[in-house]
Amino acid sequence: MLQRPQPTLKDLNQFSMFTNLPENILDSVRKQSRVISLRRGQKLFRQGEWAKNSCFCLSGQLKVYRSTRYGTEKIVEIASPGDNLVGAMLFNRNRRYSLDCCAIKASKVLAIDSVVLLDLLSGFQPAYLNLIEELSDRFDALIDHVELLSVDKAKFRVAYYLLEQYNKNGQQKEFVLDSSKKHIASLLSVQPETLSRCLRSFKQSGIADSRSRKVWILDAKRLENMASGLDHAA
Amino acid sequence: MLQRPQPTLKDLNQFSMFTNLPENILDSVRKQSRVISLRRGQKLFRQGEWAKNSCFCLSGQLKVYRSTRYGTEKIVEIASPGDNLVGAMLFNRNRRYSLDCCAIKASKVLAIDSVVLLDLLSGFQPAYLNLIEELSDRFDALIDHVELLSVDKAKFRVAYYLLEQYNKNGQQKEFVLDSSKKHIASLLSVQPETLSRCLRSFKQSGIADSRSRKVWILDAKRLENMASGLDHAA
DNA sequence: CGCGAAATTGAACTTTATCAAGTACCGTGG
DNA sequence: CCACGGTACTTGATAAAGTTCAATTTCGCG
Repeated sequence: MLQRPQPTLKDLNQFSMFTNLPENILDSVRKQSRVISLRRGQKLFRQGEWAKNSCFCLSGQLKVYRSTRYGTEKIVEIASPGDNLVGAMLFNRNRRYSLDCCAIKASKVLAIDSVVLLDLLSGFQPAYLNLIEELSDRFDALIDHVELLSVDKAKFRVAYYLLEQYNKNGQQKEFVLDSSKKHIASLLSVQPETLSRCLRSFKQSGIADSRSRKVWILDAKRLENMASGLDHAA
Repeated sequence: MLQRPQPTLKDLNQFSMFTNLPENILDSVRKQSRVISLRRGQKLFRQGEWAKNSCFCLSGQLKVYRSTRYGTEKIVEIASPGDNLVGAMLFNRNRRYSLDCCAIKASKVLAIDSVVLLDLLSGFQPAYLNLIEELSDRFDALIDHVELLSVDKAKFRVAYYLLEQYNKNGQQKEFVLDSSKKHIASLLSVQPETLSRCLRSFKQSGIADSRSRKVWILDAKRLENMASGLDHAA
């Protein structure tokens, strides 16, 4: 893990947690942080390890996942630049990571001692609220994910994912998936084969076309209906 | 919603969040709280509503759940006395409940304005850490639940649940389920029929017997193996 | 250009959901 | 306290859906 001493202010500014901070606090955070460089396939942390740092993705891509009792791998987050790493924001002393994290691509990660971070933020009320907001958002996102997994229709899950990506890309009809289908499948808790078949089904019914990582949304309305559970057809 | 003005100190003491607080803070919390009484079937809060209060179960039983896009109901927590209500601990200003909450039995709930609570706790470092600890535990529990749902074997889920209850009851061979099988099924995201069949299967293979809400653990070792994904047999 | 991983496709198999019917249970009101 | 009625639970049969296995094609990176 090669280390670059400190991130830039621009690095920090992409995270909502650090917006609207007074310059002196932001600079303290910057000085106490360090940048960790990871090669593709390199692990950042493991489940059960002592969770010293809070971590944020600066570049590249990482998967945060649980190694299940069954020996399989369940991805909880595919983190891209600007995302903070799920499960790597633990602000108490006896805590251990409940997930594994591994670089999918060569990546740079901002790491800062959680106790130090908490200390830096706690003096400034808005920063404190940013943190709370962040944790709440995480929680809500997880609840949404639980709902997704509880609805046992693969097509629904895939439609939901496509719609999410569609909206994330400013509702452009054409966009590019930012991760491999294997990883997306794990995120949605379906088999890669099932994901493939769902995409083909969407193609055949004129909802969305896809080729390699490129996706064309053909009928956003129907996609929405499908993601809302209204459209049960293929 | 009948209201009793204030909870007792004993009411507060059963929640880990309020342990080790100086008497004056504890008393402030007590004075700012109120007790809400709910009849069976009465709703405490709804998804989307303005999340003013943090809530804690004093007596009875409540379900915290998501009404899914499919019109079904996915229970996230069955809260018993001593449990704080999932999704009802939101400490920021623009937050809304992401879940529904409804009393399964006649219940009493401690409610306190989240902003007031945060204010009362923030002055005292250990209390603050209690809160953080609580939120972290919630997060971890949800991650565990996500893993549970990602492993698509109903028997595994049921074994996991039974083991959890077994340990919760001090590993007594005989114990009583504290909620209806319909609700347990929803918690595990399986159909009631499937839960019923899993229990029958455990009975036939001598792992655990059950009759109405009573459960007898016959072979804890095998139950553990099953919950660890080692034992794939019935 | 070629290797290895990712993705697709087909077929058989498992598993669970769904539907339907009957039974047991429990809270409510008489 | 009992009878009633609705709900929970169980059980069986059926069907839908996804997983698994195997084979092939495509893609992406060195």
